[in-house]
Amino acid sequence: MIGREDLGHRSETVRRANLSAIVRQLHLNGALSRSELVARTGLTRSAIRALIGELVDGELVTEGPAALDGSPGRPSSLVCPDPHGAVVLALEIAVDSLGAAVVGLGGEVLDSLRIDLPPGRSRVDDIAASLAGLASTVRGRGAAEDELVGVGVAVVGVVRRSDGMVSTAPNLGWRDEPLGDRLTEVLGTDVPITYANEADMGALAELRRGAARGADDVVVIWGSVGVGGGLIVDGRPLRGVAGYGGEVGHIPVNPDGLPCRCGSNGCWETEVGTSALLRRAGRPPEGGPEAVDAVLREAGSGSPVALAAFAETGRWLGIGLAGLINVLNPRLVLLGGRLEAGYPFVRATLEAELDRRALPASRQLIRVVPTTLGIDAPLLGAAELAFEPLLTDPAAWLRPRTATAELATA
Amino acid sequence: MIGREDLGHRSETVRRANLSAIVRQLHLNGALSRSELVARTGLTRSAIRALIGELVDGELVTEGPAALDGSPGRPSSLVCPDPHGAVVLALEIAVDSLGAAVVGLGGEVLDSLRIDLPPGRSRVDDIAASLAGLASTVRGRGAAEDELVGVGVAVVGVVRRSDGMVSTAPNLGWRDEPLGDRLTEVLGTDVPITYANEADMGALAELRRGAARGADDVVVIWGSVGVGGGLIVDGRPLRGVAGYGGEVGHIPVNPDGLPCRCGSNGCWETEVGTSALLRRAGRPPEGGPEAVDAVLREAGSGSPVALAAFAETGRWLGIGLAGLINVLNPRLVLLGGRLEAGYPFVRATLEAELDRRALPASRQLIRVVPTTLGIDAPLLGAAELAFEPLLTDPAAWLRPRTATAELATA
DNA sequence: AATCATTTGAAAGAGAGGAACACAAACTCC
DNA sequence: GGAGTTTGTGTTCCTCTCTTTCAAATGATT
Repeated sequence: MIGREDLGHRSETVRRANLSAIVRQLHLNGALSRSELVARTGLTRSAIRALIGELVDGELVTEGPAALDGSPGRPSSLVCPDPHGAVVLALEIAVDSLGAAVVGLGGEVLDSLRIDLPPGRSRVDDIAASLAGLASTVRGRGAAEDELVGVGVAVVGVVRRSDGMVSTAPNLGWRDEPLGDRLTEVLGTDVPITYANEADMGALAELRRGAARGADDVVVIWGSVGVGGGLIVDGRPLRGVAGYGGEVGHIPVNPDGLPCRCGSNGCWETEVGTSALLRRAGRPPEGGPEAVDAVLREAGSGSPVALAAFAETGRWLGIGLAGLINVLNPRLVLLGGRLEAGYPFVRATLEAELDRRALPASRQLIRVVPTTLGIDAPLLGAAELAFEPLLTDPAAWLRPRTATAELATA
Repeated sequence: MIGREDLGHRSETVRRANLSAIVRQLHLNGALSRSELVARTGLTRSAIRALIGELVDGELVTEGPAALDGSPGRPSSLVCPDPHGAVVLALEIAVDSLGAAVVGLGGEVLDSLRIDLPPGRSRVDDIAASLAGLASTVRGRGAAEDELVGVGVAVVGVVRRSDGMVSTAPNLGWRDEPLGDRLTEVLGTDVPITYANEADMGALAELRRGAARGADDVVVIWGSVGVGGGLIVDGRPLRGVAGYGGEVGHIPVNPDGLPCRCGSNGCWETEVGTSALLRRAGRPPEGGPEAVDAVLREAGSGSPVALAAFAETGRWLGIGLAGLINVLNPRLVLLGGRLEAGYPFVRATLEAELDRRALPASRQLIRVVPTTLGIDAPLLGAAELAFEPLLTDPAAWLRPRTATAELATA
C-alpha cells in the first residue's frame, strides 16, 4: 500500500499497462475467456476487444473457439497465449549439472536438456561453451523459427543481475568471474540476457507455477550441501539493493558452532546442510548425493540413527525458520532440494521448534510444505525472468506500429 | 520489477494516479516548482497545469510566486503543499508514554504532546480515554478548523492494521485486546483509523523524513527492553501476510541461551536488550531507563566495565544483524531507541562481527548509522500512515466534482 | 536595450477507454 | 421443443485525459 507509485501516467503508458495486464494474465493463468479477462483487468469489453485484436495481429496470442463450461449465455471465445509467438531461452548452472530449456509464452516447455557437470572447479569459459552448445541444441530441436525474446540464466552463486558478474560461487570455485561477458560472446544473440541466483529463480518458479501459486509472502529453502533461500515479499522476489538477498544459508544460528566454509561459525548451513546430516548419521560428511540418498532410504525403512539424524536437522531447520518467520511473516514455507524428499523425516521436530520459537500470531498462519517442481525449478524460474520485459511491455514486441503509421501518412 | 501490476488502467485511474503522483511528491519533498514537477512526473506542462489547478481549487496545495534561482528563463512558480489543507491525527502508545500530534500535509507538525504512562499494565479503556483527551487537546490548540483526513496509531505491540486488534503487547500486558473498538468509540470521528506497530512506524518515519531518506532497502533496529525492527524492502515497509513482519527481537541467535519472555531461549533481545546490557555492566537487569542512562554515562567517561558491556552487546548486535543483512541485502542499517545513544560504544564489535559473518558482497554495501528523529519517530510514522489514503487518491478529498457536474447538467 | 532561454496560458488535436445498442448463442423451464 | 433468460459479441458514438502548438510573459545575459 505504501510505496513509490510516483511517476505520472500518459495515454501511451496506459495502453502499455493494459496490454501488459492481459499478456501477464494469459502467461500466468493460461487460456482465459474474454469475459474472464474483462473481470480480471477491470476493463470494458470494448477495450479488451481492441487490445486482444492487437495482440492477435502481433501473434502473441491466438483466439480460439469458445469453451463450453455449462453456464448459460453466449459462450465467450477463448484467448490463448501462443507458445510459439514468443519464446525464451533458460539456462542453469547448478551444482553438478547444466540445464537449458526453451520455454514458450504461457510457460510451456518446448524442449529441455540437462547434462552432468564433472565435480570440482570448472573454468568459466568451459561452462559458457557448454551452455552455448546446449542452447543451440534445444533451440534447434524445438523452436528454431520462433521469435526469441530473452535469455535467463540461473547461477548457483552470487551474481549481479545486470551483467552476470559472479561475485562468489563456492560450489564452482569461482570468485569475481565475468560469466556474463563470456556468455554474451558465445551465445551471440542480441536479446537481453538476465542473470539471477538459482535459489531465487527456483522460488520464482514455485511462486508462478508450483506450490506457492497465488501466495504473496513465501520463504523457500533449498537444502543440499549448502542452503539457499528464495524469498517472496508482497508478491515480488526479494532482491535487496544489489540482488544479493535471500542468502539464508549464512544466518548465524549457533554463533560458537562449527566453522562454515564462508569463514564464520555456526551458519545455518553448518547445521542443516547435507554434511551435518551425514555426520549425524555416522557417515563421512563429505559423502556426496549418493550418501544422502542412502540415509534417506535408511530413514524410510525406520533406521533409528537415520531418523535421529533427520530429527536433529529438523530441529535446526525449525530454529532458523522461526527467525525468518518472525522477520517476514510469510504465509508459506517451501522446502526444496534435498529437503523435498527429507520433508517427512524433519517435519515433527521442525514444527515443534516453530511452536516454541515463532511468535504465535505469525506461527498460526504458517504452512510448511515441500516444493513441487523438482530439479527443474530454477530453470523454469530463469525462463520467467527472461519473459519479464515482454510481460511488462508487450507493445515493444508487436510490429512497430508508429513507424509504419508515419510511413503511411508521409 | 517482477510483480503484480495486473489491473487495467482507465481514464479515471490515470487521473487519480497523476494527481497522486503530484501530491506525493509535494508531501515528501516540500515545495517544488512547476517545472520540477514536470521533470519528476514525466507529464507535460499542460497536464501539470490542469492538475495543479484542481489541487489549488481543492485547497490541498497553494501556488506561490516564483523562487528566483538565478537561472535564465521565465521563473517557474512554486507549488507548496498546504499544511492546513489536510491534517492527520497521529497517536502513539509507547512503552512508558502516550503521544499525540497533528501533522499537516507536507509533514509539518502543527502541534504535539506527550504524557508519561505509569509503569505496569494498563487497561485498554484507560489508554483509549487518555489518547482521546490528548487528541482533543492537540486538535483544538493547533488546527481546529483544518480538515482531518485520517488517524494513525502506533502501538508497541503486535496489532492488526485493519481494525486495531492487539494480538500481544508484552510491555502493556495485553493479549487480544480490542484497542481499535475502544478507540473508535472514544475518538468519535468518521475518518479512517489505521493501526501499526511502533517499530514499523518509526522505520517509515526515518525512511520519509529521517536518516533513511531516499534509500530503498533499510533495516531499522529499535533497542530498549525489547528489540523491535522495521524493515523497508524495495521502498515499502515489509508487512508480511498479516502485518506481523519485522519482529526481529525474537530471532533465535543463541538457541541454548537465556530464556526469553516469549517462552523461547536465546532470542536476539535476550542478548541485545537493555537487561543484557545491565547484567553485563554488573547491575540488576530489571533496572529501568535510569540505570541504562547511568551505564551510558559510565561508558562515556571510560569505565572499562561499561565499555565491555557495550562491546558484548555490540557483538551480539552484529551477529543478529549479519543474518538480517544476508537475508535482506539492505543498503542501510539504522540503530534507534537506546541504541542511538549507545551507537559509539557498540560500533567496533558490531562491525567486526559483520566483517566475519555477513557475506562480503552484501557487507561492502552496508552502512550502519544511528537514527535521527529521536523519540517522536513512531508518531511521525503514524502520521505518514494516516496520510496514505489521501496520497493514493487525492481526488476523493477534493470537492466531489461529478456530483456538482451532474447537478449542473440536470 | 536587445537577445536568449525558459515558462506560462489557452485552444485545438489525438489516443484510449467507456457506454449504449442490436444481435447471437447457449442454458433452463415449461 | 419452443419461449424466456442469461451472458457475451460487434459496432458506433461519446467522454476523458493527456499532448501539441503557438503566442505571450519574464528574468538573466551581453
